[in-house]
Amino acid sequence: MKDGAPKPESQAECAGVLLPLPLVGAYDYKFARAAVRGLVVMAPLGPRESLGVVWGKAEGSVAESKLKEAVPLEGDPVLPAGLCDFVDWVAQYTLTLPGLVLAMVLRSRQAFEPETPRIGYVKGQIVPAKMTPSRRRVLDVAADGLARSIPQLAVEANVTPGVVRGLVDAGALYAIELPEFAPFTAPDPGFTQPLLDTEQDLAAHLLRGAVAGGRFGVSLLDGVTGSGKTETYFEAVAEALRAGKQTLILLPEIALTVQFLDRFAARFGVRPAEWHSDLSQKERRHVWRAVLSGEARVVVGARSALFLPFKELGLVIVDEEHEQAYKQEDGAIYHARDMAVVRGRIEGCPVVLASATPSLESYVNAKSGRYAHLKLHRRYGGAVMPEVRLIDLTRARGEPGTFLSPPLREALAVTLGAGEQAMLFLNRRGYAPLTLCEACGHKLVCPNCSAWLVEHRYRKRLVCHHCGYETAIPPQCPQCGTAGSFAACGPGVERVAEEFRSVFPEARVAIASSDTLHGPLETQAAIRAMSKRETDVLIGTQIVAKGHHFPQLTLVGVVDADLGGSDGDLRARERTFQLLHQVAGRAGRAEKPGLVLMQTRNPADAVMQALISADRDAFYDQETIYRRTAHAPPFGRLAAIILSGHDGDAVRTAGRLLAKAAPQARGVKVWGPTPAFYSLLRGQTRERLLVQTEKAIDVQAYLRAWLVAVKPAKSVRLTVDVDPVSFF
DNA sequence: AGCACGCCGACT
DNA sequence: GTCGGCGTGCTC
Repeated sequence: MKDGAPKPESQAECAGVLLPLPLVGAYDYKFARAAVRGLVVMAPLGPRESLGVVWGKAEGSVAESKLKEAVPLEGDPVLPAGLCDFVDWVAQYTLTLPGLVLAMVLRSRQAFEPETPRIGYVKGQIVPAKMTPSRRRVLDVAADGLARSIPQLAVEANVTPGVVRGLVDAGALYAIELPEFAPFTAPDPGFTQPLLDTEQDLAAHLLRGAVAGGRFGVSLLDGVTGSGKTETYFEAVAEALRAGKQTLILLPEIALTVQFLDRFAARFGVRPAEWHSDLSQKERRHVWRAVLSGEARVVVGARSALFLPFKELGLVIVDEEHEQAYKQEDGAIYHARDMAVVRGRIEGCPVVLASATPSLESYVNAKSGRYAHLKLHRRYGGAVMPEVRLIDLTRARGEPGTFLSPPLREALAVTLGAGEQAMLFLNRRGYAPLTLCEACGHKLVCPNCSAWLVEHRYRKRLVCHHCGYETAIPPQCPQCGTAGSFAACGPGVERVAEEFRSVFPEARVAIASSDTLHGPLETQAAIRAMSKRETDVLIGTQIVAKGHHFPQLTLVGVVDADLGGSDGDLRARERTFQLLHQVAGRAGRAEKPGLVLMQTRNPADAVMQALISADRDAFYDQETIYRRTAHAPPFGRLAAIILSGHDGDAVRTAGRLLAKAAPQARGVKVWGPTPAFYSLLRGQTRERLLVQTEKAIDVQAYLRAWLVAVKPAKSVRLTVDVDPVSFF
């Protein structure tokens, strides 16, 4: 062939390109040059173009003459090989279409587009004609004159971005151009020298060794609340920095990151890069590119940070590894803690799981020697563990309709009398979880969900906590028409506060729940008020359970320690233990000893006994035996299949057909279909099947073989949840 | 995910 | 008679 002759068609390279879309596999495209796996391209797709990533060889089912040409992006960007392998692994493990997993990697859609100027918004002089509470909050946030992006304002004011845009349109906020992002500065491992006690120092030494070794391995950093786990694993981060490797630190929720970032900066001189859902598009682009280029050395993030394009990952840390927030429940369903271990294995780097109350899975792995078990027994600075006592509600109960028992009231009186602070914990928002008609027994339920409507007396509304449905409290029973017949059943934080105020009218009370605290700023303000002793008693839900240090807080009362329940869900007991342990850890953080009182109807229960004896491992060992006997995880495997849709009959029919089609296999049991715990959720009917297998069985292979053979009606959605943790 | 095609109610 | 509702299907 002569030089310069046009290349015949057949010499064009072909390759499979994965698109970030819910497609069954990679699509074949032509290329002008050879294309390597990971190469990011623009691929024509029907009438438009899509971002895509070269995934492998052409699959060949579409005739070569029909293939369109994909073009590499400017500068031939390539995703790190480990990330591509990770995407494949997650897709096959969770039975998610690979394209959807890739979509999580390419979450910053603008990552490859040229930078455009950043716009911030500041408060102007114009007052909008219509003033709503949401608009008020936005303007209050903007009152300091600082420029913020729309998502930033929305988050801080706890409103939707639409509200902010409305204010921009009304002229109450105006746009200004912001300077470009400053590049990330590398954290300095020698910025400060940590003060570690001997136990921490030993753990830090082992973690440093693991990082320096540069091989995959998992360590469970198992330390009591306040034992300095963070300071200890920071030494592993320092080692990774010295070795020129990147670090990923996963946190269960972003609410905690402000304190965390400050601690990080105190140790390393600068804040790390952050990654979470509240970043603006521009921030996302900046962080994503900085991770790929290696400019960002340490990233702190929520679970989605697992899918960032690290090119030289040397350490993964999962803080509070037992937290359920690590389980992603919508879209691709995955457990970030487990996937973090997988990413570490693929990248060949150590993984550190940190917790005061590890998940049973991690505990078992540590006990069996699969994970290194690093224990921190002592609280930092000599603080002592609080004393935990149970109040047996079957004996010590107050008047009907009251929820603070005489012993708890007495302890509150003593604490307040001594000028100290107390906290009451109840994991239930609103006034009462159930409202019923005393005349006919009718229960007020959500029209979209099979859940009770929760009365919020402060707002004078009935609210569904699952779909957000709200209604005024009806003047009469919708069933029998009797007026004034409603009775509130059971307590929520508002009701406990009401009772507390009637007993202690002088005390300064604050309610902390997602209904009373709008956004992180108000939460911080409530925490500050408590720290500055402007509040005597904080009555709160989960949001007060973790992370905050109140030196004068000496009494914690748990209003209903049995709330977690113990039936149905195999992890309910473990979760109850973890939550109550965490709540108890709020008491007596400084030199003053703390007291924790837990009201329970089952004082003999192992969870309660573990809490008072401070013998955590006895409880874990018992749970281990229970799970092993039941062939439950981690001694067996579970997967759930959820069918949902608006057509209830179609969903139930699909469930029956699916169950009938389940292949027989040794070591595999299929349960159901049964209506899901909330069988109606947001107007959708839900049925669940549960697959339980022995440990050695390949659940994914079993599920795939089963599901290819079944085609449910088009109106029915089928979701697979491998390793389910919640039974909704 | 987009964006088409495709069949049933209120409008110039 | 059309404009448009969003159900179903396809994109290498």
